[in-house]
Amino acid sequence: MIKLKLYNTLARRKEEFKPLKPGEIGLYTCGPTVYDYAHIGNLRTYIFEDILKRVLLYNGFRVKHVMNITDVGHLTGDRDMGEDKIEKGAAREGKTAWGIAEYYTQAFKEDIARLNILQPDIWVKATDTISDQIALVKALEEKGYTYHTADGIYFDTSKFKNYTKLSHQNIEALQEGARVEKNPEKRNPTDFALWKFSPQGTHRQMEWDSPWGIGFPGWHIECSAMSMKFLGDQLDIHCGGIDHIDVHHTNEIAQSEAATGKRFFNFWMHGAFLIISGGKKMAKSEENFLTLENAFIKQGLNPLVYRFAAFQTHYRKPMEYSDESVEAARNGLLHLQNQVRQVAKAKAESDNTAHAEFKDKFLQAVNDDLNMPRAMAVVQEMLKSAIDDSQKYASILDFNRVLGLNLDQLDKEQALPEAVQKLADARKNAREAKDFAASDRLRDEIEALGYMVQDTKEGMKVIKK
RNA sequence: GGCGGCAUAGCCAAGUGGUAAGGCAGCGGUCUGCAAAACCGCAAUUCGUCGGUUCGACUCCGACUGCCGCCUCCA
Repeated sequence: MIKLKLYNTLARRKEEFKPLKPGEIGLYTCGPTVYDYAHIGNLRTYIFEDILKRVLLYNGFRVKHVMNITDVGHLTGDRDMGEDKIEKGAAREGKTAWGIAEYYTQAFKEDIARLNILQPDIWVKATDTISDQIALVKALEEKGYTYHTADGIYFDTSKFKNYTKLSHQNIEALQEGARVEKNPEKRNPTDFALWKFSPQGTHRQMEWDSPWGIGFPGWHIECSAMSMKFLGDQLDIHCGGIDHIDVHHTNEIAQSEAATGKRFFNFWMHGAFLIISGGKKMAKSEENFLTLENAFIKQGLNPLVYRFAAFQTHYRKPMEYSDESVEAARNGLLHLQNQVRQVAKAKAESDNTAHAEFKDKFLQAVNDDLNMPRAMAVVQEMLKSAIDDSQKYASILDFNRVLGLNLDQLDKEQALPEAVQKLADARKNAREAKDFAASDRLRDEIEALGYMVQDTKEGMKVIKK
């Protein structure tokens, strides 16, 4: 039995993963704030989480996966500073806040489907759990962890011991207001809002009544409320982007453990950023904002090229993104698909199971903190080994449960469009008549339509690029 | 200022004490009417710099340099 080891940010090292309840796992992944399209940097994190989930399943665990949709905006600063991104998005696009959230929620779901990311078992919208969030704040208030300011209810982080157990930061040295105006009413620089009052004189599209007045929830409270509501005490793994360690997840832990007196999640896992060549992270506020739609779909590129590209870098390392890396992934995926087509011919001969030795190596790679670069090396080693094609095919189908590259669907070649089929037939005739000038011209025409001609021993094949 | 991360061939990138995986690009070959696809083979005496520990270091320790992230919202 090969142990599953995952890097736990709490311990800052790889630890053997063991579920709280035998056989079943509670997995919570921080979802998007739906005020704009997800960019491919965001999507890298969801690919990492998908691999995590698939590896858990591959190891035979049952997984209960919850993902939140943050559909309520939060001010970007304390007090009344900053802007609410959802309300801002609404103003920008002439829609309601609710309309913006709905639109970008659908866009997000479409993106992850294109990347072959498994859907969570439960989607939760922040706005559907406001009462749970209020109840949680009340519990904290009763235990004396909160205080009022002019703009909201705050969590007093000095009352929670081990506040920095996830971030490992030195609180005294933090510089509040290094980049933003200070809130003089806060008792400690790290204190954060649990509930915010709607600013005086302004009307928000999204606001709710509460025991403290009309307003809206603080940013961190939703994830605590939702994860506990749907996972109960089965809080195994919580993941998100690396940027969430210091603030968002640290605050989630503080408020959750303060409220319940129990340990919140056992494992915290964080994915590193995508950086564009030149070294900058991709951000919605920067010009380098690329979406799956404009970087792949509109370029006629299979979105799985991006999924494949993500496998080249370990999830805890920054991933370089450039035209070259996309080209390399495009060629790499095409090559892999062709390799699989070669061995898929042997499929009918038997229905083998995965080759034990290579399955072992593959499992060892993915179970070592999701080492996909190594897993992909095993895939190549296996395909180039001396084992039977039928066993290679059986193995690749097995590995594809983790890879999610649709390698099981390659033999179901889709029917060609009529125009392409006609050209293909004409080329076949031309070749039989040894009219190679015509045959070459027809090949170019087929290629121009986005198809690839392969002359194999079994005859001519036409495949969509 | 504090905390954290990263530096491996042309590019991307594993490895983290025992003598450098894999991918892309490139080169040579097989196949092919020619290509493409596929397959076979070749490619870093070397892992940012300088020291140290060790029989042995890309891997451990120290210093330095460069790049990046977080401390506002952020994957």
